[in-house]
Order: sequence, then structure tokens, then C-alpha cells
Amino acid sequence: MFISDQELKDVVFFSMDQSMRRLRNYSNQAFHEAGFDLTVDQWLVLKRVYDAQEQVSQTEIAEMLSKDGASLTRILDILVKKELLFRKMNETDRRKFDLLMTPKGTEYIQRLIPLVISIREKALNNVSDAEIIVLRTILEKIKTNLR
Amino acid sequence: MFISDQELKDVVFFSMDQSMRRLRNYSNQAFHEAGFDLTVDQWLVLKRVYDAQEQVSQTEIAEMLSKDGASLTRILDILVKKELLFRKMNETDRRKFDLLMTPKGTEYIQRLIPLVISIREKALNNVSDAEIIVLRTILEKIKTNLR
DNA sequence: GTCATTTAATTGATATATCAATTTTTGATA
DNA sequence: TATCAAAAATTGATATATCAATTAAATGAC
Repeated sequence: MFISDQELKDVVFFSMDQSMRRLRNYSNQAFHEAGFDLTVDQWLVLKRVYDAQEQVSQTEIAEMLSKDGASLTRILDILVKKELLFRKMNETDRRKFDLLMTPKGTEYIQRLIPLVISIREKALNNVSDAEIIVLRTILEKIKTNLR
Repeated sequence: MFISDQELKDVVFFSMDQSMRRLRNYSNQAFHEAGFDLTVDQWLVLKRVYDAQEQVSQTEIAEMLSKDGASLTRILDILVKKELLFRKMNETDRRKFDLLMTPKGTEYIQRLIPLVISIREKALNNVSDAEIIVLRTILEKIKTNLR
């Protein structure tokens, strides 16, 4: 059973794409089944706002998540509509909005954290800490190579 | 400098998502700069049709790529509009279309293959064969865990 | 202090993913 | 054979990513 060097490299990216999609779908479904009307990307944004102790702007959140400003605007629109956070005009720079959690948003976060952890645990079942470190090293190399 | 087990697991998925997005963006840009009006996903579909020696249906291509039938329909619409392939009604099952390359599509494939290989080589620069095998093993575990 | 440049956010257009609903055709069964 | 369920493809709706263009506000150069 042979697999060429090129095929191996091809397959590995395909496999990475599949893994990420599966994780996303699994998570979205788990959120839904747990009664949360939230996607993974919405979760990621909400969590960053929650974790930011100080006032955060949209640009700052976008940078943390490597997301485009346009994507962020739209995700925030949804989160605002769901009353999980809100925008408040920055006091000193009127181009900016400070992003702030609502009580409902905070409650969502706190109730979702255990679920998110359990999903990650499930995804990485049978993967050793050493393997995770190798994985992370490889991913950093790939990102550097494509910079 | 400590990083908890949970953070490590969190970061690794974030990093994987970033790596895949960077590869996609890098590839799309490289295609564009090489004068090809084609996205990576369009490339993937076109390449599978090219590689299929026999007649292939949309469902078969969708399965090969783990893509939704709806996504495939839309990508094919674009490829047909670009005259890189065409649909031909299946002789024995009128629900199906056989997907066939046009000369232009074949030429695109042949000219793009070296570029695609060079992108993969660049992405995996400094990543050893052993690491790639570990990576693949981990990804398979993740996919299995989330089935 | 005015004017040009930069920055923050938004909006529009296009590509893709996902799910649901629909249409057409096939195949199986009663 | 008439019917009914399954399969193939399409279409619509929504979420996200990316790029381009736009608006409003801040900053920097002179």
C-alpha cells in the first residue's frame, strides 16, 4: 500500500479541512441540542468579549480572532439582536464602539463553558499531550511558511 | 510561561482553523496571480472530475470531497459558466448528470498542477515526513472521535 | 489651523457551507 | 401494475469569509 509524498501532503490538508468542518458541525449541533441558539463563530466572538476585562473595540476582537472587520460586524449584529451583548459608543473616539456583555450573554457563556470543554475533550480523545504539542508546532510552521 | 491543558487544546483548534484559512487565501491569491480565475474549492471539484476516468455523477464527486450536494451544484454552475466542464444527462438514469471536462478545463488542470504542488511544498517547508505522518494520525483520530 | 491621510465601522457583492423543501425519476412492493 | 419510498439534483434561506467601496472621525504634516 503505497502513498506518494505528494499524495500524503495532499491528503493531510484535505484531512485537516475535514476535521475542522466536523468539529464545527459537531459543536453547532451540540449547542443546538443543549438549547442554545448560537453558532460556534458567535460563541468565539462572545467569549472574547467576555474575557476582555476592559473595554474592547470591534477591531480588537477581530484581530484576536483573525476575522475580517466585515465578518465581525455581521456576527455582532446577530449577537446584539439576540441580546447577548451590545455596542456602546467609545467616550474618546467616536469611530469606535465598546462591546459589552448583557446579563443574558454572561449567563450563556457560563453555561456553555463546560459544554465547550467537553467537546474539546471528546475531539482529542486518545490524542496524547505530546501529540498535541507536535500538532501545534506543525501548525505554527505552516502559518509561518505561508506568511 | 504556563499554558493549561484546556488552553492548549483550545489554541490547537484555533491554530488549525487559522492554518487552513491561510492556506486557502494563499492558494486563491496564487491562482489569481498566475492568471487563473478559479478558487481552491472550484479547483478541488475540477480536479476530481479530471481524475475520474469513468463517468462521474455529482453525488459521487460530493462524496469524494465531503461536500454537500447543494454546495456542489453551485460550484458546478460556476465551473460550467467558466466553460471548464459540462453536465451531460446520464444515459440510464435521468436523475443523474455525468460530469465531463472541456478542453479548457483539462488545460487548466494541467497548467495548475505544478502550482498546486509548489504551494503544498511551501506550506510544509521544514515539516518532516515523520511530522506529517503524526499530523495525519492525529487528524484521523479527531475525525473518528467526532463521528 | 487647514488639508491630506489613516482608522473604525458599515455595506455590497460573491463564494461557500448547511439545512430544509421541492421536483423528477427510479426502484421496490403489495 | 399502481403506489409509495428512496435517490439525484436544484433552490431558498441563513451564516460566514473575503474584497472593495463608503462614511465618519481622528491624526499628522505643514
